[in-house]
Order: sequence, then C-alpha cells, then structure tokens
Amino acid sequence: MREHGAASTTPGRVGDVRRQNLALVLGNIGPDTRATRADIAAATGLTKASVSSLVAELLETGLVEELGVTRDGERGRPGVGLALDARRGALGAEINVDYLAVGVVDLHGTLRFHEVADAENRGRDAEDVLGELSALARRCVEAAQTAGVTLLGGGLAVPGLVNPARGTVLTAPNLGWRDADLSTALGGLIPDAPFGVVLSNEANSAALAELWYGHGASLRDYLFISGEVGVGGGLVIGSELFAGPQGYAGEVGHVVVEPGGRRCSCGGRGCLETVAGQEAILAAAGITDGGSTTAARMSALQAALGAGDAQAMSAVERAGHYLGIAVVSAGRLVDLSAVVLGGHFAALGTWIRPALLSSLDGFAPGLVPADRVAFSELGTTAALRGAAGGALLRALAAPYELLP
Amino acid sequence: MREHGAASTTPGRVGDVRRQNLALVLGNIGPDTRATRADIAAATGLTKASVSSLVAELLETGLVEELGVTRDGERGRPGVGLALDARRGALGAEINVDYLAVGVVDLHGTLRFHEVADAENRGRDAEDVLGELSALARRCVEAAQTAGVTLLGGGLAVPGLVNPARGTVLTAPNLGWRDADLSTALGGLIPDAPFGVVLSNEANSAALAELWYGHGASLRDYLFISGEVGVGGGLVIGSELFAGPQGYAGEVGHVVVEPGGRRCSCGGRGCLETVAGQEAILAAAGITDGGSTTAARMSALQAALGAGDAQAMSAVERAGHYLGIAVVSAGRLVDLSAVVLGGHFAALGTWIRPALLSSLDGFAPGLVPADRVAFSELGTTAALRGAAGGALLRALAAPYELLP
DNA sequence: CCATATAGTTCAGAACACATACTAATTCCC
DNA sequence: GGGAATTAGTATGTGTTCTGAACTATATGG
Repeated sequence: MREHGAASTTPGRVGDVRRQNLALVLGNIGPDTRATRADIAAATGLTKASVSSLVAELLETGLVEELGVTRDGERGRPGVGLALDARRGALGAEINVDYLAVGVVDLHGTLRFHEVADAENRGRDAEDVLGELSALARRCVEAAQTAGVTLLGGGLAVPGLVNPARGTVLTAPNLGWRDADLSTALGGLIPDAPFGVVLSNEANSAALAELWYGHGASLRDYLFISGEVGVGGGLVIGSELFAGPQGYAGEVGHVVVEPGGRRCSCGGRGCLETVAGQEAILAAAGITDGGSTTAARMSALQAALGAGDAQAMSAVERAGHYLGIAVVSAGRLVDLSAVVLGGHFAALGTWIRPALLSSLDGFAPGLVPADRVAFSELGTTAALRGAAGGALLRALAAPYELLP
Repeated sequence: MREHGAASTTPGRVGDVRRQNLALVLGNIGPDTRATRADIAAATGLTKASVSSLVAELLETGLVEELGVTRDGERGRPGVGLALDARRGALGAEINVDYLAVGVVDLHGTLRFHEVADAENRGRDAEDVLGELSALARRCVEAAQTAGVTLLGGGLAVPGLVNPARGTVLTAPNLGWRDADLSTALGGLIPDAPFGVVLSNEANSAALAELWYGHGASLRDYLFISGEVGVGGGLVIGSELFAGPQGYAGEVGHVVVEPGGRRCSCGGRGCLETVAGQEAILAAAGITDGGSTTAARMSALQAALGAGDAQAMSAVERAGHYLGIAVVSAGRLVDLSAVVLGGHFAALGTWIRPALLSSLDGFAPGLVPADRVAFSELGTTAALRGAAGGALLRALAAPYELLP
C-alpha cells in the first residue's frame, strides 16, 4: 500500500482544537435561534465551561451578539440568547452576459441592498466591465456603511472557468474573455475586508445560493442547472459544493445528451448546451430576430408559450427531454436524486417541467421523484447571493481570523 | 445564512490532536522508504521530539517496525529506518457472478496468498455461496497464520448495492440477491479482527485496488469502469473513493449514452450497460451460444477478435464508442480527465482502445488525453485487493485503535 | 421564604505539542 | 588517531486547551 495518504498533511497543534471548536460553536448559532450557552453545550458535547470560553471569544469577533435573557417561563435561571450579528455582511457581485448585479447580504441571510444593471457585456473589454461594476459596488458598500453593516468580504461570480486562488478568469466564452487577471480589481472593491473578495463560477455560486437561501432548506444533495446563454451547473453534495479535482466540476452543459447531434462551441458534439442553451431553444422555437437582445427574445418566447404557440412548446419540451437525460446521467454517476433549475429554466419552469418529468421517468424510473425537481426563485440575484454567502461562510469557518 | 454547517459536528478534544498526528506520521512511513524520525519531522513539520513520541506509540501498534541503522555514508549520526511491518495484513474477498476470490494482502501491498474458484453464482442462494467463500477464506487465514501474518481486518466485495454499516446487500441483480444480510457471515471470517470485515461494491473496490496497487501511482483522479456481466464503476477523486451522498456514486453502467436505445434491466433506456455489458457485446458480435458459460463466450469473442472477425470487431468498436460518451459526460460533471478500464474491458483493451480514443476525441477533444486512458492489469484479483486495502487503510487511519 | 432547578463561571488537573538543551553516533580533516 | 563538525534522537519545562467538580447567579413552585 504505497502512498496511503490516510491523514491530512499538516501537523495538528493543540491550538487547532480551539479553532475547530470555535467554528463548531458558531455553527450552532443561527440568525434568530436564540441558542444559549447551555443549549450549545448540550448540542455539541462540549462542557459548559468550554462553551462559555469559546462564546466569549466569538463575541469579540463581532460575528455573534447577545440578545439578553430569554424568559421562557421554565424553572431555573434563564439563559442568555445568542445570535449571529446582522451588522456583519458580505458583498456579492455577478458579471453576466446581459447584466451586472451587486448586493450586500448580512449574516441573517437578508439581502440588504442590491442593484442590477442591464448591460451587453459580450465581447466587451474586461477592464471596462469591471469599471462599471466597481461603480455599482461602491454604492452598495457606502449604503452598507451608513446602515452600520461591516463587510467581512465578498465574492464575484462570472460565467466561466476561474482560478479563485489567483483571481484570474481562464476562459469565459460567452463574454469573450481569456486569461483575464481580475485580482487587483477584486482587491479594490471593499476597503480592508478581512476575508477578501474571491472569484467564482456563476453557476456554482447560484447553486450555493440555492442551498443557503433557496430550496436548500429541504435538500442537502442536488444538481443545480443554470440556463443562461450557456448552460452551467453545480453539484451540491452533503450541503457543500463539490468542486472536483481542479474546481471545474458541475459542467453539465457539456454532458453528451444527443450523440448524433450538433457540434458544440466546446469542440464536442451533442452537448446539453447545443439543445437547451438560450440560442438553441430560441432557434427551435422560431424566434430568430437577431436584431433584438437575447433577453428580449426570451421574453418573446415566454409570450409565445403563454399564447400556446405549438413551435415554442415543442422547443421547450425538447429542452426538457434532454435536460432529463443529463440529470439521469448525473444522478447515476454522483448518486443524486434531486435537481434544481435556475436561470432561463426557472423562467420556463411551468412549460419545461412536464417534459422533464416524463424524460426522467423514461430514462430512470424512480431515480428523481417529482417532488425533488425544483425551480429557483432567486432570479438575477442568485449568483450574487451565493458569492456573498461564500464570503460569509469563509468568515464563519475561520472566526479566529478576526481575533488579534 | 441558515444552517451554515461550517465545521464538523463533534467537539475537538486535546487527544484528537494526537490521533491526527499518529495517522500523519504513519502516512509518512512506507513499505520500504526507510524513513527516519528526522525525515518524518522534516516532512510533517512536527518537532523531532513529537515524532519520537509518536513513533514510539506506532511501534507498539505493530504496524511499524524499525529496520536498524541506515548507513548512508552521510555525515552525522545515522538514523533508524522505519517501515510498515509486512507481518500485518488484511483479508480480501470477492463474490462475483462466475467466480469467488479470496486473498491476503500485507502492509507492503504484496498479495501473499490467494485463491480464485470458478463458480456459477447466478441465482444461487446467498447462504450457500457464503459457505463456499468461508471455506476458501479459512484456508487463506490459516496460511497467513502459519506465515506469521496477523490479519487486522478484511473486506468482501459483491456486484451490487451494499450498506457497509449494516453488512447488508440491498440488491445484486446479477446474483439475484435482494436484502441479504451478510453481517454474521462477515463477522465469522476472521477471528478477533480489530478492524472487522466490511462489505463493499465490487466496482468500487476494484477502483481502489487500481489506486493502491495499479495505475494509481500516476493518477490521483479518474473514473474506473468495470465491465462484468453488468457495467459498474467507481470515482476516485483526490486519491479517495468518492462515494456520494448514499454511497452509490460511480454507477456509470446506467449513464444514458444512446437516448433512442434499448430498454435496460434498471427500467431505463439507452444505458451504457445495454451497449457495453457482456451480453450486449456478445450478442452484437454474434456469439450467441446460450449453452456455454459467459466466461467461455468471452474467450470465444477474444479468439474471434484475434482472427480479425469483422462482426466481433464492430461489436467491440461500438462498445468503445459508447464508453467514450459515458467518460465524457463523467469528465464534464466531475472534472475528470482520466479513465481506467477493468473487467472484460481490460481483456478487450487492444481492440477497444482505438474506438474509445476516437469517441473521446469526437465528443470532447482534449478532455481525456490518450496517455490517460489506462487498462487494469489486476485481473480477477482487483476487487479482493481493493477490499483488503480498504481494511488496511482503516487500520492506517486509526492506529490508536490498536493501543490499550 | 426556602427548596429546587437551570445557567453560567472559576479553578485545579491532565494531555499534548513546542522550544531548548542535552546525549549519541557518525564523517571530515589535520 | 583525535578533535571538530554534523546529524539523530531524547529529556525537560512551558503554554494552550479541554474536562470535571465546585461554585455563584437567577429563575419557578409551594
């Protein structure tokens, strides 16, 4: 048994125990659960003494606040309620092909401020786009400041493959970006953010937004599929994003669903994107007015569907059929039995759902029950919420970073 | 941000640090690396004092032995070489449709004893099969005893979905088993094994065998595809098996590769198994002698291929084509760029490889380079080696279990 | 008003890694 | 051949952290 890498590669120090327990205690404090020190001791298995000491340190970080004595009418001394402090938050931002979005999410999960600006970013220079984004962000940061919300960090989601560690976009085909270095722009978005601003993939961030602020309440494991100009995705497994060896997992848009099908921009053939991407659906629906924006044509498609247009219906049903194939393949491979659809799939939910269900039933009866096929309700704020949530999670996982 | 489960759910105690460091030190000791305490201190970042103390405890477990002073001609006091003790091993076993296999693997990764017995287990009673397996196992256990190899634990691999915690087979379609409880039989295989005998899926175990004893030397992340009567698989990501939420990940046999294709035994349609399973390949090759065993017909197929039979060639090429589709879909979803093929695919490697490569190139050029398409060389011992290796890894991950 | 129950704090004790100083064993070089 | 230099491994005191038991604080119930 060579290279039985059974354990981590870093030595455990005694201090690591405290770091783990700080995060553990913090994980038992919610936005409004009013958990007391005694509750936490019971829930975690730590002694009251340890919890007291850990909570004292968490109060210092500013992530947690005391709500005062909870009089619940029970016998005995009442405990002091603890909750995450809503005066801490993070910035979330998204660059997409046809809009920019920025917002602030606090530790209670509330979207406190946000701005969405229509834009036509396809082929536009990265520096140019980032300038516009920075202006939007500055307004949000100032609004947070005046409202007394301290920003701990932030996230920026883009529709492409990214290297979060370096702050670079390897490739964003629909924006026309290759090897774009956004690290300095990211650093400038929030002054003195202890957890920095991190780059992420748009579909991955939207998948996480769904976990934290959407259907995640009832789902711990699912495939998220984001329909935009391209088709992206994210795998959420055990309430965590499964990133894969290189961080590019979840690329469901290039799963092969029609072996004899059309060539794809990725160089392959029969990818899901070639039959369920915006352009493919619009073309199949016969909505081919190249002059208007993609967003406008999507609205036209919805209007046609509302009017019962047969060609539009069959185009969407076709997309649902192929979506089902991709979901089944993903379900078998990664052991998933739930799917959440976002982006344009959410907007087309009413019409796409029956075809998707029938496809699922045909290709893998019983694998994905109908009540585990969900549609996102987060709209254009999904990715920014996920990006902000990621920053909040970094803070909650490493609260000791906020101590002297 | 509700339920931000940022950390583990168990409290960290001071003693956990030692457990982690025991495993960390052990992870730096190989079969014959002759690592010294000083080497380990340098590699792990622990101090020499800590390493000395940890090594002393590991020597007590019997997993590690001192090889004596290493005279390397360098200046300074020579160190004492440390290595995993080959006198510790584990039992591995496999029940498959047409054979039983049992063996003992020691901590150096050497297969010390093994027996493979042909059998026709399809539809045979579980108790009956386990009786025969136990007899084979008893011989191996005795051989280990007389050779001075102490068995720490074991593993049994079966072609089906299993619940390792309970020791039950939920379903093994090709054996005809449903809800079979093997826990008592497992417990009886090795007397007083400190790490027990654990049930596993055959393809998953074979995937791990490949990691530890096969192509894993050069691959940390890959999809393993096992061609048997059914088509199974396993995902190895970051040098670990990715089991998925319920433990059923890697079921590549039921990825949809031919949407308009045949019905599958799983109830679906167009699954990989319907075009690349043994029966499918044999039927397409025109080798339809229902009287002889599947194994005999596979030999006939190889003979036909060797003779250049056109129908046999096109049958295998077809399987390779569809294998490529499944590999591409898996690669996109889970971010993989390597594949290892085992079972009958390994036996057909010479003929299947060109079709697979051309399929990969057609559906996702550049995703899986030709030098990352490998074929297993472990034959019928793959699953038993993986099952034994799993037991060894449990011991290496929790050496403190062997201390008083 | 006192018994009882629950919340939270204080303090001694044990476990552990670390830093430093030590002993042990080898090679280098005059 | 013998001392200097070098490297391996051990011994000891210190700081951190959890635990458990005793203690204080604050409520309800009769």
